[in-house]
Order: sequence, then C-alpha cells, then structure tokens
Amino acid sequence: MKITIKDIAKALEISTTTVSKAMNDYSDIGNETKKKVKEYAEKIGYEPNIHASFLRTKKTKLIGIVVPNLNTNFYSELVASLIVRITKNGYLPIVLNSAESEQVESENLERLMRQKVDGIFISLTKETTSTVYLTKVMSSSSSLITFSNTSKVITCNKVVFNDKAIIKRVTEYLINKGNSKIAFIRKSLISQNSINQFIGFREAHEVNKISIDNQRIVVSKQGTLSEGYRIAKELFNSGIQIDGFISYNDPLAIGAMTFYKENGSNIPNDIRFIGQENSEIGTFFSPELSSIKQNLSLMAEKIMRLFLEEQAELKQKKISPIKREEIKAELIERASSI
Amino acid sequence: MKITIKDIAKALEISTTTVSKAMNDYSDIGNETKKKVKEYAEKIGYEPNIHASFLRTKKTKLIGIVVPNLNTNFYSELVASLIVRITKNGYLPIVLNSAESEQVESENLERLMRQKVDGIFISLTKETTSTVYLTKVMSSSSSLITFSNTSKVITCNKVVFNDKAIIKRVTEYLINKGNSKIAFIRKSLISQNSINQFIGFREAHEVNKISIDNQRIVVSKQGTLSEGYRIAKELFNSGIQIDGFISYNDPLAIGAMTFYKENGSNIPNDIRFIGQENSEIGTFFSPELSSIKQNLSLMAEKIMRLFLEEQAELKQKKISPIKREEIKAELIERASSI
DNA sequence: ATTGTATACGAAATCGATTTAGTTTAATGA
DNA sequence: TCATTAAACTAAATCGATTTCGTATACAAT
Repeated sequence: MKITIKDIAKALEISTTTVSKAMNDYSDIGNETKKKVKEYAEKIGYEPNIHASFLRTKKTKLIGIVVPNLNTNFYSELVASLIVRITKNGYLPIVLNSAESEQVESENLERLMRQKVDGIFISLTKETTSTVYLTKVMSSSSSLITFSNTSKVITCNKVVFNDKAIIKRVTEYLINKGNSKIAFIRKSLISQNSINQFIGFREAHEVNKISIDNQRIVVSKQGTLSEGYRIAKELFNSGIQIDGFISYNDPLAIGAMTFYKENGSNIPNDIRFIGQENSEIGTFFSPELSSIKQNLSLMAEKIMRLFLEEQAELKQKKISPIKREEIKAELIERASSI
Repeated sequence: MKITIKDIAKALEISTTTVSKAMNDYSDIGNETKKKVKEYAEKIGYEPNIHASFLRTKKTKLIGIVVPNLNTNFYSELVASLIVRITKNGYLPIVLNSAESEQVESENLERLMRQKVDGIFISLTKETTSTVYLTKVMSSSSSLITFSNTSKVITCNKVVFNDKAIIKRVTEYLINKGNSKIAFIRKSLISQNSINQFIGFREAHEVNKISIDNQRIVVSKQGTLSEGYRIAKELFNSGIQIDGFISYNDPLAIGAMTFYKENGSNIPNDIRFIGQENSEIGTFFSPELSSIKQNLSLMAEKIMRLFLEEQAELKQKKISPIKREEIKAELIERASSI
C-alpha cells in the first residue's frame, strides 16, 4: 500500500542506498540519477517515513510549544503565529497548555522530551520557580527557546519584550502628566516578566523622586474584567486614592475604569488608564483605552529564526551561543490617558 | 546514553523479545518475569521509543487538531479542553489553525496524514465546500472526528451542538416576547453550522406564521465588536427596523447593542439582544447580554471518548460504526432580552 | 514409553529509512 | 604501463522496537 524507497529502487533498478542519498542530495550521487529519482518519487507520490528516518537521524521535525494559558488573546494569537511559521518550515507543532500550573508545565516538558521533539518553545507560568525541568531540556537533544515570560537564573535562548523599559516609559509618561498615585496591577510576584515590569515602574518613580505606595500595587491572578472591577472597588473602599492605573492586560484596566466611571470619576482627568495587549475591546469603551501593544507576530518570527539558526549550526556540529532577543513594545495612546 | 530494551535484556539476562513482550503484557510471559522487567524498567527510567515502535505498530500516539480560527475564545478554550484530555490519555496533540482558509485547511490535513497521526479532530472553516480531503483522511489510517462545524454530505464521526434546535428555541423565545423583526447575524452561507442555525431561525418563524425579511439577515466574517457596530449602523441607516437581534457570537451583539444604545434605543424594550458563546465581556455591558452557552468541556470529552472507543474497536479489528453526538446548548438569560 | 499440551522463553525477520565502508569504472599523472 | 584518484554506486549494518515462528521444559493423559 504505502510507497517506500524500495519501490523507487526497484522501478529505477538502483539500490535503496542510492535512492536515499539522491533524495537527500548526497554529493556522491550523479546529477542525472538525482533528477530521475526525485522525478519518479514526485510522480508516484513518495513521502519519506519520518518515524523510520528518526531512528538514524534523531530528527522528528516536531516542535513543542508550551504556554501558561492558551485561553487568552495574547497566547492564542502568539501560538497561531508560531504555528504558521513552524508549518511553513516543514515542522509540526505539538501545543501544550500549562494552565498556570508549574506541575502541569513540568509534565508537559517531560512529554515533549519523551516525544523527542527537535525544539521546545516555552513561556513559563507565572508561578514557575524551579528550573530543573528547563535544565533537563537543555541537556536533552531538543533545543530550548524560552519566550515572553522566561527565567532569570537559567541561561538559555530567550525572546522577550522590553518589559522594564516600556513600563518605565509609560509610567514616566503618566508622571509627566502630573500623576503621582499610580496603581500597578501585576500578574505575579514571581514571574520574571512581572518583576521586570515592576522594576521599570519603580525606576520611573525613583528617577522622578516619587515614592511608591505599596497599597497601590496589586497582584491579580485572573486578569478578567470582573477582577479589574473588584480591585478598583477594593482600592476605593479602602480609601486608597489613585490618579493613574497600569495593568498587565486590557480587561483589568477596563474593569477598573468601569468602576471608577460608575463612581463619577472623570477619565482621564481624574485617573489615567493604561492596559496591555491592545485588544479590540479597549477601543469599545468610553473613553477608549490606551494600551501597550506587543508585536506578537514579530516575536513568533524571532523565535522561529533563532530555532532555525540553531538547527543549522547543529548540523555543522558547531555549538551555537546562547542568544537573547528583545522586542520593543509601544504605547498606543487613546482617550483614557490623554 | 539512551536506554533501550537491550539494556534491560542484558541486565536481566533475558532476550529483548521477552522484555518487549513483558512490557506489553503478552500472555506468554510469566508473571514473575513481567514484574522483574517492569520494575527494572521503572528503576532505570526506560521509556519506549515511540518512533521505533511505530515501524511495527503503525501507532504514533499523536492526534491532530484542526480548527478554523484558534484566535477566538470559542476555539482556544475548546482546544485547551481537548489538549487536557488528549494528554491525559497518553496522546500528544498537534494543533493546526486553518485561519478560515479552505486551502490552508487542506494543507493541514495533508501534513497530519504525512505525520501518520492516530486521529484527526477537525472543525471546518466557514468557507469549506469540498470534502475530498476529509474523504482522503477517512481512507487513510487516521480516524476522523469532525466537530462543531462539520459537513452534511460526508458520513463520518461527528460531535456537534444542537444548532438548529437552540436557535429555534431562542427565536421563539423572542417571538413570544412580541418581537417579529429579528435580525440574524450569521457566520457564512456555506458552513453547516450556520445553515443549521438559520434553519432553526426559519422554522421558528414558520411555526409562528411570521415572515422573514432577508434584509435583516446579515453575514459577518470578522465577528468583531466593531463589525457588530457597523452592521447595526448600516441597518439603521438603511431604515431597516429591528426589534430583536441574534448573532453567532457575543462581540457582534455587543457592538450592535452599543450602536443602538447610542441612538437612544431602549434595551430590551425596543430591541432584545442575544449573543452566543457566553463570554465574560457580555456581562460587562449594560444591559448585560443574554447569550447561548455551549459546553465546550463536554464537547471535548465526547470527542475524546469517541476517539478512544474507535481505537479500542480497531484493536479488536472490529469496524466501528459512524457515530453522531449532539450536545444541548442553553440560553443564559440576562437583561438584554428580558 | 509415547503422545499431547500448556507454559515460558528466544532467534531472527521485520518495519523504512540512513550511513558506513567498500567496490567498480573511468580518467589522470608519472 | 602502472599507480593514483575521482566519481558513482551498492551491500550490509544500523536505529529500537515488535512479531512470527520455534524450541525447551514440565506435566498429564493414554
């Protein structure tokens, strides 16, 4: 039923060795033979059996993607973007979701190593502290690229946004508009992503000699509209005044903005709001929400390029150096912060 | 470096045959030997090489998931739900996104067949008309399950929502409240999913002897907030009156609701709105949006169960009959339609 | 003593490719 | 002329499992 190199060898009256080498462009096969083999293979629809070749080459043409939460715009869009690039380059993506659990995340990494994928692209959960599994991956045969939320202590390939710089810039932007009581809603206290953003927030305050009130720093796990609303309500009820609001996504900012609007605040005059992810929903509330826009497509592009470069170097038996790419995010200024 | 059955065989001074059979619980291996082998395998961390076993068993323990648009709440949540079940059962998911393109969809199916996945779970794009690739899959060794949006003409395993019935029910619900000029925003004219919903819409009208004005039937590709807004505006500017609104997702309904609110309509008294997908955003506008809720987790569960049953039957060399499962969606009634 | 029958195990073939280590042929150089 | 080299090809080993077909042993039945 299934077509193998044997069929080609028999039909062309050459050995299977020659067929294999011709298909893989070995230099010790004549050009004419190569052409004949490839044409005949094409003609009868021959497709090499990846599993068979794995036994010798140790290449699966499989890439694992692990994200902390697939069910968010940010990650579903990023994953979709990665999938396009992965398939375009002849690989296939195994997509796993850690559901913000370090336990699940480690199981996912084990699964991918067991499958012997050629590469693993991972963004860590916001609770991940251990790097033992990442270290395991690095000493395995899969090449590792961490992205978006990575770990500070481990030295591996990284593609991240300029978290510190963009939040510093945006915070200073608010400070320059006269806001000094800025609330900052962060994802977690542990994740590097969130830590970097907070450092940017702090530096902006330090540079401008403004002190930070820790009561205005809130950790939100859910990151939903209703949680944004709840957080705003709690701040308000606790008598904690704010005149600026920066959150790690848009729903939180919108939820909070909704609460303050209901309570008669004038936005942006009383409070300025800035979200992240620049989702469509932000343009649908009044006033429209300013938001930090991350170029997910570019991130996907850089991740894939890093991977392909590493594979190419590996093929030449070079040891590729660890790389770190930083992508600039930008503020999309709208009515909520003008 | 890597541990193989040979290592176990050597250490236990038995043949590799015995090791393999012991690991796979063959009946011609003694219980004591089985125990010894399994314990030792566990101890040294042996993991069978899937690619090697594929050559004989033709099983990859890989499942392909193909969705029309991963970057939607509906599909990203459904995929996440599927991933959990797939991994729990010892399989790994290859996730592909068709980006609503029939061309990409067919390429995706080819990729999965080339990879020889054990199963393919697919929801068709809204433009898909051809079934040649689905037919190819059915005559391949991968078992096929179509879900959510499937094809009428092909007979294969299906897991769908009760699209016709739920829309019929919801339409009658509006009719009973006195609405007779209901706008219906559908995804496409081709997709079975959308066709079924429209049939439900039509039947509800027929039963109640109300005629449908085709001007109120609109196809929306994007399904975004802004498109909902635009559609409402166009209806309004064209002088097409409506007193009810049903769309295939929530953003469309919210977008439209926003427009009508801005234009002084009283909701729900003047116009009743019902969306689908029951997303959080719907509860955040005023009035809160009624929505049809689909149990995605249950759908994932049924898909996986169907697949596992088929695999079990295949193992016993039974031919499994084609199955069709229908899942009841429900209306979540909120202020926008009361 | 012979035949029959489980039970427990193993040698070797096999899956479909790649790769090593030659071999053959023709051309080149001394 | 003979050794050398390059080009083009192949037999056989190999990757790591599974599976077919046997074999050896023990025990029961005739």
